[in-house]
Amino acid sequence: MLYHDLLKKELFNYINSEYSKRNIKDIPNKSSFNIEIPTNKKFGDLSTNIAMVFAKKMELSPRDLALKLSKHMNNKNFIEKLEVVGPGFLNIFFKKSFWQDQLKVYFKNANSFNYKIVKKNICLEFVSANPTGLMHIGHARGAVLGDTIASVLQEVGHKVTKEYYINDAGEQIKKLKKTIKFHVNNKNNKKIKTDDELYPGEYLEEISKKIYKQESSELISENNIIKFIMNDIKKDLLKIKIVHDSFVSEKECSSKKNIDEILKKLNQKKLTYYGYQEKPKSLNNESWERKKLLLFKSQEYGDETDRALIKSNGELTYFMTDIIYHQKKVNRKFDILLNIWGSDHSGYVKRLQSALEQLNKKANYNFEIKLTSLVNLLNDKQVVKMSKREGNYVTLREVVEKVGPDVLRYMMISRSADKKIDFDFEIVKSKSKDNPVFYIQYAYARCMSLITIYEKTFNTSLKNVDFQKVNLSYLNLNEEIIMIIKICNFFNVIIKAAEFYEPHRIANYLFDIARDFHAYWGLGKVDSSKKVIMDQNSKISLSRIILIVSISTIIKKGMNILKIECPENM
RNA sequence: GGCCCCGUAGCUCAGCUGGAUAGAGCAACUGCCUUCUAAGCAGUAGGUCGUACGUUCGAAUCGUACCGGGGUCGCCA
Repeated sequence: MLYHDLLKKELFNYINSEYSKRNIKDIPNKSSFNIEIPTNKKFGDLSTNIAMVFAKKMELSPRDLALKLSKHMNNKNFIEKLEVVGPGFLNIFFKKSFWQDQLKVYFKNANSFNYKIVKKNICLEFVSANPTGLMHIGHARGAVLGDTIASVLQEVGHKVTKEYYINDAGEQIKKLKKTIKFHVNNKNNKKIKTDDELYPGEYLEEISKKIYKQESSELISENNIIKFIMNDIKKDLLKIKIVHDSFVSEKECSSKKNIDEILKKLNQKKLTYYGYQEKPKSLNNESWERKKLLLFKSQEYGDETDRALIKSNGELTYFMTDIIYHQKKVNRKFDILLNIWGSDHSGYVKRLQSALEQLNKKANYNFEIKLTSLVNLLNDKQVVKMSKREGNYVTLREVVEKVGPDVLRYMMISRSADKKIDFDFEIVKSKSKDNPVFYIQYAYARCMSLITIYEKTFNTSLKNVDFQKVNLSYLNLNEEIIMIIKICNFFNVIIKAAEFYEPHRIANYLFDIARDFHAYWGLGKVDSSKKVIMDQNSKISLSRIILIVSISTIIKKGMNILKIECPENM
């Protein structure tokens, strides 16, 4: 067992038995205490706050409980030393042989770690960019984040359906069609006036030419236009390694049958009424008219106002089609519905969640929405101004061509979703520590180089070595032990990243392990007895190269989850 | 104005969901290439964690209020 599970089990069992000895009715919670890797070495190899968490219930002082735990653990043969410090920390120092063994345990688990989680069936909806043009850099964030979350969730064993909801209905599609028609009719390339009635930009102009070549102008169908654009979107997504499992069309989703079904349900539960809305604040009093609409009583569930379900012209609102779509998801028996949305939709979260909640009061599923902040493109330290209105936004396509998929992917997930990202072309293109992707890849390439040199020097192949049988007692430098501790913590990082939908934890972890590795490498520059490969000592070299192999597998696996390449030499 | 998010070193960000002396990377200064990839390493310096109360053994982390920045408030999507 890797140390985290081992310690948790050992310590927790003790608490459990003490609870029953003392007839404490509460059931202690295993996840309420931590096992940490302290930054300060004097606090031990590992440290736990367990005593401070459970002492109160046991009517002990934290220090007393820590002392009891310390006594309990002290007879374990892998313990070097235990210390109770401060308010009640239990600091644990292990024998080096324990860590050497742990490295072997890592190798046993490396390809088949049991994450011990309850497997869920998850529908992860992301991107869902409107098919009215190419994706821009802002879409890239949600796209990469969603895709990487899917990857992490799959790694720990969940079943994930990656879904794209195509908004192929409503006003914007009418506008799209109008725009295409306009271009087709004005094929002699006159200067185009930017008109609120039409979408700007060259892209749609080109699309219309392509469509025109294939069919006569009367035959341009909505479906065809959308197919064209969706094709381009899919191509762009593929370039950053994103492939959805499922595409759901808004138009198909809002069939008459589905509409009637939802309306019936909504009415049965008395969630709707015909009424009027206040004039929206964002509109000036120009052309607004008070009209009777079918409304959802979202005010009762914390919304500012009731929301329209059916427009005055009889068409469905986006809200209504979204209810239908999400209700279908519920019916498809997913355990978790997870959506990745841009933060500009934050005001919409409550509405949709309460609608679904009211429709499925006893249902057994979670509906979660993860919001992502904006992305600023920086050029010469200046924010590149983008305006969709004028059609001068930077497309995802252009960015990928400039920086490649790896850097783009890393940048988009390396920080938490609720912080805005400044995407600086200068830094992103640099090949130095400025750019964490290169730094991590470089660590991997150096590992691979060491492995090659090792095999040459000792004229052997590591494939023929049984790591479980190697004597690893030469791994006793502090730097080596620290790396082993971190290596054995890798799976916990993945579990947390999956639990909180936060792949940036993996990115940061990889950077951290790469830094430790580069530092380790640097030791050999100063002190040749700390080189990984020492021609005259095959035993030390073998121990060390196995550590290097473990690091390389970690980086490889981590980068695989993030879908970032790891070249063997650079 | 209402709601949501953010505020940690000069800059960009971590901080393992309440723990010990708050950590990295840039940028600045100092060293290290006849020696496993210098796309690198080692070191120095840099902080009232926006402010103020509160919750408790203990707060960057939780709560409230305020300040500053961003987003959003349609029968658009």
